[in-house]
Amino acid sequence: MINITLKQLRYFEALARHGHFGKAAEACAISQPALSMQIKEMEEVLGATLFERGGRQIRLTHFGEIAADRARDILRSAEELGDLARASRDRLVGRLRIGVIPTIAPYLLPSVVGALTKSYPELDIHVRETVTPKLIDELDDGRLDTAIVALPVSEATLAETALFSERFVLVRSAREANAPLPNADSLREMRLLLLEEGHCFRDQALSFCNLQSGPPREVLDASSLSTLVQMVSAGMGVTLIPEMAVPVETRSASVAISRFEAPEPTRTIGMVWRRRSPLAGQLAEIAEIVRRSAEGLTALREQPAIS
Amino acid sequence: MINITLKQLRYFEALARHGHFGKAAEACAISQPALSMQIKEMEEVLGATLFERGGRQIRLTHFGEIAADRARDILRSAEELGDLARASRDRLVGRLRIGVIPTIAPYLLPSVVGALTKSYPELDIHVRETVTPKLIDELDDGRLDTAIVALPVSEATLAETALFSERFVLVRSAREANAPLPNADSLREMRLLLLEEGHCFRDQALSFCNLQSGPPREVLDASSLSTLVQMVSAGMGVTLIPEMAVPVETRSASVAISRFEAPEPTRTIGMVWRRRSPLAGQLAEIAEIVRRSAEGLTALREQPAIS
DNA sequence: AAGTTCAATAAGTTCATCTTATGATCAATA
DNA sequence: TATTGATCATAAGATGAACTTATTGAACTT
Repeated sequence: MINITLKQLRYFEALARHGHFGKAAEACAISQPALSMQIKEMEEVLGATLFERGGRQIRLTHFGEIAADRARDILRSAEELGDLARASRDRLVGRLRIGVIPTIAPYLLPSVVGALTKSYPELDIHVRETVTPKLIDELDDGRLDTAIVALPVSEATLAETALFSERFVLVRSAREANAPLPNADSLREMRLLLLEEGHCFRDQALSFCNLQSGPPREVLDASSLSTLVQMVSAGMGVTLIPEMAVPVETRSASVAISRFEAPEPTRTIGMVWRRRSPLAGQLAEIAEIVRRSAEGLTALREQPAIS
Repeated sequence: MINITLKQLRYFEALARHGHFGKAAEACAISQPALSMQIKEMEEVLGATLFERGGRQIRLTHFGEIAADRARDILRSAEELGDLARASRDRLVGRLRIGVIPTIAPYLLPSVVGALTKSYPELDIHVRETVTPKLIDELDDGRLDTAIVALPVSEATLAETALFSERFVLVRSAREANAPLPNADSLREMRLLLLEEGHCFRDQALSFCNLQSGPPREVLDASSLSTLVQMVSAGMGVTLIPEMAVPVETRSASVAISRFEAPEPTRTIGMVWRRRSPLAGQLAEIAEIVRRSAEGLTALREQPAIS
């Protein structure tokens, strides 16, 4: 291992440029002997002469010229490391890997990504959409910087902040639009369509039903809210969806949306990240941006409740 | 100016690789606190976090990954600087800029360049052919590494070593081949063709004539020995050429070559270089190679002297 | 031959870096 | 829940590298 120092390279570069020990030393803000010694040291370590010392002037040897080029390369590269650091601390920059659960992603992301790129133009946003357990794993491994999931997560290593809470609404086929609103009990008697295993929304919907009484009579699993709504539209049953999904999912389906009577089922969506993440401070900022983006979306859902 | 050190980069790289302070410290042959401190110092200087310190494991931040890449770049580049140095000191390598006077170059260079590339395959030989004063200037400026000229040069800054000495021979037109050999005196009466001003060979030839008596009656200048011989062949006069030029220059000309009687005119050809040149040692080796190449050429000229 | 310029050397001081020892934090386990 | 083990941070003292000023030495100039 060669044991030259960046300091030596700096001195060397200065000497190569000035061709004069005194001037180079002055440029480096050190004394002439200090520079002489470091150059000598460098020549000894390299085992090669860098300068040809003539009485009046010094000149780079051929190897010295090669070395000077290389030294400039190295010094520039080191400077750039400093630049990179500065860029990454002044404002959020580089990559932000954000995980979102599937029952939020399609409705929240468009406005969130827009708001983020507006606030942090140099941010390279990577999105991962999958179920909560995987998101938490990836967060723990450092494969994600943050995740938007339903709270609570209750991992000691993770910080969490609430973003908003959203209601669940009932989706029935259009011809049942005027039928009486079922309560949790009567939902059990209907054909309830739910997301497949793994989705937290499935558990949340089920827990609402089970809150009052046993499990529903029959359950059919789908892999997305979109599919669920299409199934409902085809008369295969009823389902629950988060209110935020309503505008998108009911646009092309003939279904009726109904809010439940109090106590309405809701869930809290929040953002989580590793407590120790150096991005922690900036993630709190980002949470605020997400919160404001979501406000726009939740304002949208003020449709009259079917009571 | 960013004040990180290569040492810090080495420690950082080790830590990035091992993901463990203790192991990285061991790999660097230092104590764990020493490594901790240097990493901390580096983070402070850069103003950015490099590692996310979890209780059980540490992980590079995003910036840390970028920095690690950059650090590896820099370290590799520094290692290569050492390699370059090693390569350049083990054997002569790279560029050798060699100057040769015009009355030697065409006859000596073919065998010398061949011998040099055989001995130093990685040597990149640059040849400069011009008159002695220019060669000496360029040598002094560092634009040449060495020069082959007629001795003595007598520059205090330059080292010189004799390579060989060569006779001057008389060139007459073929039909004068059997005429009596002129002595220096009678040369003055003939039309003597010489090289133009500036060539040392001109001065050497003149000094031979003047040695015994005044300047020659008439002088015509040519710019190369080849031209001189062609002029002689055309019956325009006589000339002197160095013996080494005979095989090449008389091949296609109908001229007669005659050696002078003792004391024969000769000159000593030698090699010169800056005393302080770091190549000094290797230039002495090169001189030896040139010497041996020239031996082949001087053996060639053992033609019977016309007495 | 004397003076000037410039780099190398010498001697002493300062400051950075290392070491050992200890403390703090977190995770795993009884 | 307290304990233990692992891991990194901190503290304090020791070492050594790098710097300073002063001086010498060599080469070029006048």
